[in-house]
Amino acid sequence: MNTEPYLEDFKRILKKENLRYTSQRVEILKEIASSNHHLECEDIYFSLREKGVDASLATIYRTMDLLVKHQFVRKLNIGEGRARYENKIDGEHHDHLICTECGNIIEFVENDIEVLQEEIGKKYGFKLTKHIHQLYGICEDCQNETD
Amino acid sequence: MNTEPYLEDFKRILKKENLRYTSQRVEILKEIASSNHHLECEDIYFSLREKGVDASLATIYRTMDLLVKHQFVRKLNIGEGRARYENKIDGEHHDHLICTECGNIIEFVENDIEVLQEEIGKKYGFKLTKHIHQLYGICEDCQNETD
DNA sequence: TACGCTATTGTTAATCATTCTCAATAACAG
DNA sequence: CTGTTATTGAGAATGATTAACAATAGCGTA
Repeated sequence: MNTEPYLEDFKRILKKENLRYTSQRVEILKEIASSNHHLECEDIYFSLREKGVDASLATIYRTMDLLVKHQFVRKLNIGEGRARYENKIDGEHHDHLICTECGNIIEFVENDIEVLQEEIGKKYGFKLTKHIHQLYGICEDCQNETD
Repeated sequence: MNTEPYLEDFKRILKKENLRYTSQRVEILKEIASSNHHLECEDIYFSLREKGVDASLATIYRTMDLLVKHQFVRKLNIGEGRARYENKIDGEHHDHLICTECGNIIEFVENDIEVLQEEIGKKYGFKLTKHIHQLYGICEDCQNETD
């Protein structure tokens, strides 16, 4: 995936807000942009480290906040542990189906639900900004593992 | 609200699992059952305290786990702070619409969404156990407060 | 290109909800 | 009433995330 355009966007946004285009921020965005997984800050920390890029965990947390704020990533609070972040740069909006046995995450798209959500917002006079929609259950594989 | 029947259920379940029907557990369930709010463990802790009932925070956390497990309450992870719990004893299933400005929580019921969720579960071969569906936005009042 | 201002970083400590440990206590079966 | 064992309370521990702050590095300007 060509991350150049996103880096350009990022640069422009940072400049507009009088923030700096640092090497750490660039590396973190590249790491996110080139992944299709649901990454934790620690994942990013160690991935970068393996590539010889040093960025502290604190910086990664700080940068993720920035990227969430500017819509480059979406923060997922799945389960209890660490937060996960997903690349929001391309691809259509989706929600998540999570297996509570094996932890596998499936992304689903259901436009009808999106429409209904909008209607609910309208009904109660809300200007919707985001939503969390996670279905939890046991996946086919785990159901079959009757041990 | 008459909490007796729920206490009886609770007692039966505890006995079945070789657990004990303690005064703390009873008081905590009564507190939850007689409230229609979304309570944090701390809320329960202080409410009981005001009534002269002592139960430690640790016990409340432990009891909430038990009540979640046996379907007396639903645990809501709204926002970042403490978990909230709602009485699941009576009333129909609903999800939540949350104002990110004032923190107000509105409960909504949308059966069409429930149906679509089931279909998604079926489509991916999941046996669904629970879901989290939270819409975030700005409520009418907060939109009008243009200061 | 060098300079100076100030945002950013890394390190470390702090926070804060929640869980764990463990000795003392209380439920409950017999 | 007694013995067994689940439960409790107090406080320590955990673990993710954030804050504080001195050192550093972007970046606009001369």
